[in-house]
Amino acid sequence: MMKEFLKTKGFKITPQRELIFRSFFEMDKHVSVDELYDKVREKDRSIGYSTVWRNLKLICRVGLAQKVNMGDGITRYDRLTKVPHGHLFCLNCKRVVEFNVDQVVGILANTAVENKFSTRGFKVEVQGYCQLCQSESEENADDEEIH
Amino acid sequence: MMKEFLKTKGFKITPQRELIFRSFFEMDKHVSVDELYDKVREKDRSIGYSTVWRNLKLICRVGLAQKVNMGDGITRYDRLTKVPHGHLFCLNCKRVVEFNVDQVVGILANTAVENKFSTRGFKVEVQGYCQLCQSESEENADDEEIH
DNA sequence: TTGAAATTGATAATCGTTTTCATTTAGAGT
DNA sequence: ACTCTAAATGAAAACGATTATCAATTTCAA
Repeated sequence: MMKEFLKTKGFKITPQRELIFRSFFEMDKHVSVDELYDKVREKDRSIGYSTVWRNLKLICRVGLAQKVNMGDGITRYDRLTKVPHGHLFCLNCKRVVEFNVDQVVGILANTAVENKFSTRGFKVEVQGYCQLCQSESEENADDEEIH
Repeated sequence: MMKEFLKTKGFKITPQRELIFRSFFEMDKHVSVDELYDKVREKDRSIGYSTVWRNLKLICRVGLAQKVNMGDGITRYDRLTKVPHGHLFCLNCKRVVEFNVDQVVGILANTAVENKFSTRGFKVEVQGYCQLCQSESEENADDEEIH
């Protein structure tokens, strides 16, 4: 269980920490600090921003999530699942849809080996507009980080 | 030619702009504002940071480059080539190696269609350590944005 | 040559992230 | 249960990169 897991790693259990961890796992799979902060504040208005930020960092340190940058300048924290996955990112509504990347990762792993790279992770993203947002697609195209 | 190209788009040619554009295309394929600023200042110490930044933005606007975020908080500008490509990014020395993604893009394009996504771009990155940096690989792993 | 519009450079504002620091708290050892 | 030390907290400030503001200058079409 979560508490024991943290304790064995030498971290202390605090009410704030419990709430933050719990909230994180209740939320959408890709949250920003602000989003989590808001969620947490609904339950406890005394929790500070730094505490949320630090615990998000801790969640990453213990391997339960990882930072992702979709290119809009906001760091999101992606809950770690056993299966790697890619992201379909809607440039308009910022929503994320995950997809399987088994095949792609296979190819990439080979590429890395060919280049004598010691791989630490993959990032596979498709940026575009989801079905609902396909109207505003022409605006601000230059500002977006597309690849 | 570059000048005519800009003029037809309604942009004016200034000495600063010429120098910034020229420098950008002489440099490494993935530069940050700071790197380009330094380079430009070697030739003309009177050019301001904002001018470099604005022209980099212009380079993107006319479709000659695009922003990339490798996860280290620094925006780089990637010269646009006709062929899409992926990035092998060394988490230690920050160097970028490009690789062909024809096969991968094919798969991703299908995935997008399946999800009714109107695709604007792909981002395919492998993060790890290049052959030269494969020692420091254990440190700060948590802080890095890996996927 | 002239005038409107664009560009420039310096500076300040902004935004997200991270650090600092004084205070409080958890929890291991007694 | 009590104590003590290290860790955690919250408020605020520092930070670093990016973007906006503004007065002065420059481009270039008419």
